[in-house]
Amino acid sequence: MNTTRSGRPALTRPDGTALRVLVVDDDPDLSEVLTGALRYEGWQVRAAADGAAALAAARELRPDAVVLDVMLPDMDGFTVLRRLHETQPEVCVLFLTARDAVEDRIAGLTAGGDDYVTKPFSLEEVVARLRGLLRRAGMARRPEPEEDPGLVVGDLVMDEDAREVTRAGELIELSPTEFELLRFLMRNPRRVLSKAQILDRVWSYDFGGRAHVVELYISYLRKKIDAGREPMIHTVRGAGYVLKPVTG
Amino acid sequence: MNTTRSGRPALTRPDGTALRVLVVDDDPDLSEVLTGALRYEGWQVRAAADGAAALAAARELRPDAVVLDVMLPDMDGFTVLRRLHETQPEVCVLFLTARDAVEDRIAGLTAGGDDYVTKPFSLEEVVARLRGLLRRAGMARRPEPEEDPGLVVGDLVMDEDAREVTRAGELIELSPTEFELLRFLMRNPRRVLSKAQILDRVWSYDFGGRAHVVELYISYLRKKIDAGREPMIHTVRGAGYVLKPVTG
DNA sequence: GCCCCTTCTCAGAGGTGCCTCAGAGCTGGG
DNA sequence: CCCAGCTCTGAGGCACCTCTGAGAAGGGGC
Repeated sequence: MNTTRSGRPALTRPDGTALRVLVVDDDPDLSEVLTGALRYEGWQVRAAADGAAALAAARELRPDAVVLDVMLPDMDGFTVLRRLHETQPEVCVLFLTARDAVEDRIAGLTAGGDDYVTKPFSLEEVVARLRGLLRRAGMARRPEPEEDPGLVVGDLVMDEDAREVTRAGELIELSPTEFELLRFLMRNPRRVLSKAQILDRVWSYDFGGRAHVVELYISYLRKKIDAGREPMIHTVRGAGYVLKPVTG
Repeated sequence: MNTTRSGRPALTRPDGTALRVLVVDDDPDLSEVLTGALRYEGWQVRAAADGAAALAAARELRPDAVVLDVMLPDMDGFTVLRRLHETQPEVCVLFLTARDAVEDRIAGLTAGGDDYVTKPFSLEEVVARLRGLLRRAGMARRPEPEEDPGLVVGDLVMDEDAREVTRAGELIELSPTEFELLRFLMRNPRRVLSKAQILDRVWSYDFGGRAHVVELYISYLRKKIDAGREPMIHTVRGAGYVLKPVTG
């Protein structure tokens, strides 16, 4: 079975091979980070730095999805999208855009089921949105062909579409950051995650703050998830945190 | 089963295969948006930029419906329609036209069961009309052969043809925009919809306004639908809005 | 047992998102 | 021509969310 670098089972194409993703951004640092994060998901990733290179790479790679910066040195992201769709109408696109930029134009052109995130974003958000896109487009299937249960760890259940979390059937209200943090934990159960790792994945890449916020948000999550119950979030002193089912 | 990108079951042809739609418009941006939105419905879509290309594509695709701009660079939309009907009399046509244009001529020519929308339109409206056309023409069937319940979420019921909405049997009067917004919510129950998504789908593609109007209309809807009752419309701070039946 | 370092918790400042109200512009009907 | 309904803008205000700082609590090494 195709697996991620982290050992989790990967989201794959219907035929079981790795999903193919093309990353298009002219900032080499950002491109590097994105490429790494997506490879970590077990996907086959390729990068391009401008529109022309993107179209060329797309012809060769025939990607399932494209992560596409709106501002490219040679051409508009929308032009890239249109040209892409001419030859590969099935491809999904996730736009990257500055917050106060041409957000309305983006809005208009993503109506077809594509999506966008505004910079600065967290890697967890990009990955989540990309997974959502691919899942809805029917391009991806879960490794187990049976019913997709969503994210489940013990009696803790997360419905990403409804943005709902329940423990033992009881609804738990979470703030956006709490939700992202829990999603990251639930996608890596029984695995110790360092504060640095959490900071990298859940907080925006330009976040300058210190690891103290992670401790703080872990404590928030504990209050909401572990309050009066057998704890699922455990501290591993000097290493990080781990989420485990109660009888694990 | 054939499903939409959003995960909803798709409206299909009687034999269960995907409905085939041809989009004919010379504005590449608009064509792109329409194509995406219809694909999102789970349909097989193809685009053409002028009348000649449309006729050629129609011969090949043999579409169930055509979305047809009245003003094309090479020939009149009506001419396209006439030629289309020569070879494919069964095809449905949804005209796209400017508001103050030849509206009466359209009206005359759509008496045969075709329909039209005036620019600028919302995608929700185009999709709804196309679905209506196909359903009435007997070219589509609901995925479940049993009774078509229409749009129902909890005790909230929408009759799209009569443009009537009831909650707990009580009739609720809605303005056009309120109706469109509620329809979009009801077609995506238990799913958090961002303000940008809502803006894309419910407002016209050329609407430049801010997402603030969405908040405003949500508040209107709440007053009419949730007033004095268990609320069904919920705000998910930082994410969007979600419509849920009262008991879960 | 003592000390040091890590982690946890609390309280509060500042920012932001969202809701609501009031009103202007527009349109269509009487 | 006036009135009614609809749509959108702008401003005000509240509530929540996020992060900072400081002190308390706890674990491990010596």
